[in-house]
Amino acid sequence: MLQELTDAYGFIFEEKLLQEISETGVLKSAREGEIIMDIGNYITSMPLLLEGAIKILREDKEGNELLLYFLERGDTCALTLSCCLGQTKSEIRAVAEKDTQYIMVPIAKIEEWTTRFKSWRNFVFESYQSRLSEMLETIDTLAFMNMDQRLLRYIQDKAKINQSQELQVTHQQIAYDLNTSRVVISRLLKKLELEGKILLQRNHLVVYDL
Amino acid sequence: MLQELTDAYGFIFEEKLLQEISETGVLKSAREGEIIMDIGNYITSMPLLLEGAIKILREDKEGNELLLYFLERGDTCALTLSCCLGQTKSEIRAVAEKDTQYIMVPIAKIEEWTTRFKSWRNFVFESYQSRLSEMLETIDTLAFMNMDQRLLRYIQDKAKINQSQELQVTHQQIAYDLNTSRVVISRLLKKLELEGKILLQRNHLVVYDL
DNA sequence: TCAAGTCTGTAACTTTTGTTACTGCCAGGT
DNA sequence: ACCTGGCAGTAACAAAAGTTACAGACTTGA
Repeated sequence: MLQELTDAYGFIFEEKLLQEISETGVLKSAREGEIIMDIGNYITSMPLLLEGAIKILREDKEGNELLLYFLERGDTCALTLSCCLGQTKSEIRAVAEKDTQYIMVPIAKIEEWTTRFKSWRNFVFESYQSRLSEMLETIDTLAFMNMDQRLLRYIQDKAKINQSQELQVTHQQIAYDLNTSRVVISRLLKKLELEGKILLQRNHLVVYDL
Repeated sequence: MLQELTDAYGFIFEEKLLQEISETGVLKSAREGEIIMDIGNYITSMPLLLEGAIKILREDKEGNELLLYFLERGDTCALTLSCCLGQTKSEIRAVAEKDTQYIMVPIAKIEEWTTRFKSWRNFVFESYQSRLSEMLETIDTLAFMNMDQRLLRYIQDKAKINQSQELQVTHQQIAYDLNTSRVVISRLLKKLELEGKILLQRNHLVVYDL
């Protein structure tokens, strides 16, 4: 575990901290599509992403979903962190976007390391910062952009996260992530295809140029 | 200054910290409507709210605005804090909702106190936490609610912040805060009035029951 | 008291988004 | 080869939100 940990976090954490993380953390893995953490769960540890990607979703009482943002290697979820320190239930759902490896660090250590390691303190602050700014971006897209622009952004983000111009996804799945209906997504995707920006296939979508 | 500071923060900060804040912080005040911090400003200190209320706005390139949330006595702005620690420009605009008093604390102290005072560390974490959860709520309203529900929430929030059932506000101002048009707001407000929930007057709005 | 500016109400229309319904297509299992 | 279920395309319509235009009311100040 120490090796993978060093690969992903070696350039920000000192030796001693990496050591302690690998001693107290629990290595976990999740298959693509697996729910790593769900709304209402009590949270007693925070994740450090080693490999793969996780998508963070919000849900309302009627069961409508909305994709908030993706996490990648080297990220942690500030919302989870926040829940952790506040000892409250999870406000979000985390689903593995690809097969994923991560370390769960128990809550007790988080506070302790905050006082002992400057690099950890910085990491925590930077996590809050990047998550806040991702939330701001999410708000921007919701408040200022139409569905066609939101869809474009979604496709770009997803291609980036999966490091591929070919996305394995159904229209219905996109509709869930953007909290709209399948018909709307089909309509807009078809428009994008006519504009020569993408190619549509069953369960599959190729990004040409955006 | 120490007196006002103790009134607002005495129950969370220890004596020594209150002392240091009052020594290094700068007491400021802003009139209702005054811009306290604007998008693109460099931030070198963070605010601690003593009295009044501040509204935090987001703006896109076309100049469209959106109200993110309000700050009250005892609050600080985690977005500012985040900018501060990251040494970046402000992503948001802060406008005095009422006449407001606050203390600006220089960036250098923020990190220092984080290591020296547990109460400060908790305060910073709790600020991040409450701001994250307010951002989540903002996202919820944008993603899951129609304009009529958003308007209702806005009126409720504003009544709460101003501790009054009578709001001094024009339809146009509401439209700016919710990033929609004046006509839409007039339409929906009229509907609320017909439902007996509010009373409309020029520059003025009375909340009966929501 | 009159003029100018601001605010609200409303109508008529457009655009965007959401809904319902139906079609054909494809893949996997029997 | 056939059946079944999931997926995508499309039409037709409904609802929500945005736009344009205009009228009347109030407010302020000359």
